[in-house]
Amino acid sequence: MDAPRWLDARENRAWRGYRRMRRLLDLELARELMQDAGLSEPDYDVLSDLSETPDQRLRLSELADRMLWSRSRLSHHLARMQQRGLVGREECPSDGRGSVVVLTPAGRAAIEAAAPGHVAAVRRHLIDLLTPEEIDALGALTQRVVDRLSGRRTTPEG
Amino acid sequence: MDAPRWLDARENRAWRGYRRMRRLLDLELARELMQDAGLSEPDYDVLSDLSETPDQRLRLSELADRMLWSRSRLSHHLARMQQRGLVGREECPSDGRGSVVVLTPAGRAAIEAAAPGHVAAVRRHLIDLLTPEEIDALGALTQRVVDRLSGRRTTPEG
DNA sequence: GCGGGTTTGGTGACATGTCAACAAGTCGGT
DNA sequence: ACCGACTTGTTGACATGTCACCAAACCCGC
Repeated sequence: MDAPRWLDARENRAWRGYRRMRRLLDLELARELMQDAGLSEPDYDVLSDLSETPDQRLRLSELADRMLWSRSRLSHHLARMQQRGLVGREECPSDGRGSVVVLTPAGRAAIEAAAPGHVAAVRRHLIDLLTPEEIDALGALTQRVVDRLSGRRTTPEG
Repeated sequence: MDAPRWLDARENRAWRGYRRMRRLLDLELARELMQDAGLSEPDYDVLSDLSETPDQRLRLSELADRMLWSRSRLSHHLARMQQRGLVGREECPSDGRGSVVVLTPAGRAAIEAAAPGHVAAVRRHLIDLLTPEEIDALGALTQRVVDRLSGRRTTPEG
């Protein structure tokens, strides 16, 4: 058991700042999104992922993987969104177990109404406060961390 | 209603990367913390904040403000932690309404046992993957965003 | 084709977080 | 001293997320 390498002043500033930003940004973006569009962030993410897909439809497990959600969580959440008419479910033609999530017209309307305001909020509270260099640094750094955690390599091998 | 300024490729990479990192980092750190120390991240944060305070004790509302939690959330969470013997409650001598949260010996033991491993995990999955320049950039950028969201100015005025 | 092992999505029980309402205590003007 | 407005912390109802488990469907070697 080695002596732990604690964080030094700079590392601490980065780590604490990251966590504080995370929390504040979440609260504010969620607040505005709910107020302006009547959607929670999870709602928005589901609709957003669905709307970016060619047919506006995805297998439940495919959607869960993209969102990094458990199937159980997605299943519960979709049930609630289905109640509100934002998404629908279809049987999967190629797999009898499968279920396909579809964006309804109401769901499409909701995401189209919400998106401009949400992007503006992301700009206002984050993106537009950063220099181009910081944006690139953030992009590079997050990608590296994500790649490691996803078990992939940073450099394509072979 | 102007045409929305969508995010360009670089901005998108930063924003999506940030959100993906957020999610993956959370899952992994929470998983390791629970496995190694039997604590959730909220547990850890409460114990950590308390242990950094001179008397190992804080007014409930003071703690809530530091953590950016609602009082209700903290009250519920403390009740659960109290059940497990990690924290205690005392009456506040200066304010009859108030309640003071105290770190118990068991709570102190828990945070001291958990901290080295948790810091190591933060290093392994984030800090040690960044260059010194990136650490400074992250510190600067998060502080700027946090200051704005907290309603404070970036530059001290006056 | 069949049968064991896997995958898929759903379910209920439970843990956690949010919200509105509340009782008790404090504060300040009169 | 008293009254009304505010603050503090708690509570219960409810929304959301997690976990373990299950039935149905799939896959694949035989």
